[in-house]
Amino acid sequence: MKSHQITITDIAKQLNLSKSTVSRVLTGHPNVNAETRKLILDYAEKVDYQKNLFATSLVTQKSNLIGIIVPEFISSFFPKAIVGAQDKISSAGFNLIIAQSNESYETEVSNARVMMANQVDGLLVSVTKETRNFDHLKAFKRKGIPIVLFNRICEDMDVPKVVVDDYDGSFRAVEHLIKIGKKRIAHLAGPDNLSISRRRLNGYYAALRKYNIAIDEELVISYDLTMDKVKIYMNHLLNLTNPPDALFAINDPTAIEAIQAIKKRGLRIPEDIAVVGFSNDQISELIEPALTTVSQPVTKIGETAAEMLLHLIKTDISNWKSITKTLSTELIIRK
Amino acid sequence: MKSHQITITDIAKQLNLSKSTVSRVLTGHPNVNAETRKLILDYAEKVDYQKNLFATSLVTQKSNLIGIIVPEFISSFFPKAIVGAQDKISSAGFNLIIAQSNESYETEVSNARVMMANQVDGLLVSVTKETRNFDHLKAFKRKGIPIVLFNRICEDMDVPKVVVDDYDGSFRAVEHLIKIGKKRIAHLAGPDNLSISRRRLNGYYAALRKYNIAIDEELVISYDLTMDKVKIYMNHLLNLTNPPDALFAINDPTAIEAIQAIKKRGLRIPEDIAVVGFSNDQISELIEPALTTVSQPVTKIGETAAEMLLHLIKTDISNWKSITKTLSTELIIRK
DNA sequence: CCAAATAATGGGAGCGTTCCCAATACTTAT
DNA sequence: ATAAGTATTGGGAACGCTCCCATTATTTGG
Repeated sequence: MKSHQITITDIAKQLNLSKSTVSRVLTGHPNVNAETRKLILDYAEKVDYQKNLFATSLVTQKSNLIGIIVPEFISSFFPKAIVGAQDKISSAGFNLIIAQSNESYETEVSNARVMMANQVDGLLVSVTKETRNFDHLKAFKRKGIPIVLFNRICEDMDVPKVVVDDYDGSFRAVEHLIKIGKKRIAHLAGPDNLSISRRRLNGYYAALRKYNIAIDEELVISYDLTMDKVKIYMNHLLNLTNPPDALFAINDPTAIEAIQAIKKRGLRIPEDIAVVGFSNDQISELIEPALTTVSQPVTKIGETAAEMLLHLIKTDISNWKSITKTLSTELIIRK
Repeated sequence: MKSHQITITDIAKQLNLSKSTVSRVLTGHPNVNAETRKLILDYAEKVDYQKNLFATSLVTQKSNLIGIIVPEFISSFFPKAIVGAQDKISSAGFNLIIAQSNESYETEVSNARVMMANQVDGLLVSVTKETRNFDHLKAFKRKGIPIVLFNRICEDMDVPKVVVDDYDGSFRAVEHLIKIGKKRIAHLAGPDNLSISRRRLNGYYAALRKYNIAIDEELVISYDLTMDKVKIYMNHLLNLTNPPDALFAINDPTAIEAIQAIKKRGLRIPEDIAVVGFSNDQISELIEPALTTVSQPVTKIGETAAEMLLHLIKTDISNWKSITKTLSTELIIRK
């Protein structure tokens, strides 16, 4: 009753050949007679032979697996990026294993351990908002396993990265607010351990400077991206003696929360206070009023990261250059 | 320069023990002296020993991997379900590998092949809207690999399944519309190869029957869930000589598309035409007007499916009962 | 027609584990 | 003190595959 999987040895025995020969044709080795090849291929097909990947990996020391670790699945960003990556990865003949760290540093470390244990041939990662220590990622580089960071990156890790031009996107978003006549532009920023928050913040400053608007630190609040805090900060901003007439939010979810808070106070958007987000989540065009935002080529980010990784896997790793690929953003003007 | 991974043999040699003993402690076998155990454990820790899972899998014939195949990542449903499943699965000491079929039958089949090749110990799947043939899934059952279907299921496959009570949710949604005084309730249904569409459709019929409202087949349209078609159907419905005064949509994205179409024609919601969705996507409370919908315990679905699967993996598989677990829904009344 | 090259196949070690069985050391009851 | 455990450790086959090396069969040039 034992449903013993068909092995290479079974085939060899059956066809009166050696397992070397069978292995050769099954791995596409050239030195084998055309007839023999066909014979083996046909038979393998007939008995629905499935190669045992563990055995293969054990000897080749390659898993044919690529790992990806993302902080969350809830917003549309990472799922979309994954779709992009998945696409490139599958067509290169690799399999993708996905893990989500749930914005927890602990979980991220444990995910990394799993990836290591599964001996992924390469790793794609976007870190959590808590991550300040990168040893668990550096370990991959140390072991010669290619790794590329995307979106949420660690700037001083010497590995390839792909990001969008946060600085520029942010600059243009704020510039837009200025051009429609806003003078006191607040910024709900992300935690400053995330490079992404820093870059967006800098874009914000730069735009203000360019148009000679005094920077008022009172209007800049960085927070930990826990959505339920937005309301508090927003109320704080609106209670200022000199409240803002515009808000640039680090991302769309933040902007949307802010909009709810603003509406609740009976203020009009954009007349009383204009709001601009960042990321062009699907939701941003559906809410009322439709949100002006900076759109990022999300799928493309995933694709690019995957391409870079695949390239690294194929190439000699010894001379990694820590290239950073920056994709550009687009300002989508709505209300 | 060779960064040879530390093996069990290395440890054995180093400590002057046999690899059997080392293996024993590393797999938590009892029969080993406490001192020796500590010695080995400490040393393993010190040299950062990582067990080679391929070798283990090769001999034990278990991968410690659980696979999950979902049709898409874009809506929030599957990501949330995955989070639930992931949770249970990791804490049971398994790893999860995720694949998305992109609503393509072909891809689903190929995903299944990958899962098979990776010898997952169990499989969770929600099929695409195209899937009508289930041989690729039945193959798992045949090989004795536990499989549980969730959400998008195949009713006549003899495996455990977890679904929500679509019939009841749908019944209550339509009942709500009737109670607020609507008489001509349209239904944008899903393709009828999906059991989920059929169940929701039946709930719709049942509610109408209970309140003695004549069923008008003209008001029921099933479509393939391609969002851009919603507008067309919606316009068609509104152009009827006797147009509907309410719409029950198969899911929230459909409802939201419909709302856009309705708004574009200058009709008021819910006065002219009321709309109810299904799934309580985050977006449904943010749009204007907030959408009344049927909420499903999404994370719970993932958790339940995972629990059932884990149970199957532990248990003797020979006497599978094809239990179907039905979780209940809740009507969320908004506008 | 034979040596030498080429083509096709076979043999077998090794990848890192697990786990059964045997060997050894140490107790305990008679 | 001796037989008969019990606790602990070691030996080694097996998992299914890849790949180097050796062997055999076939062809080619001189």
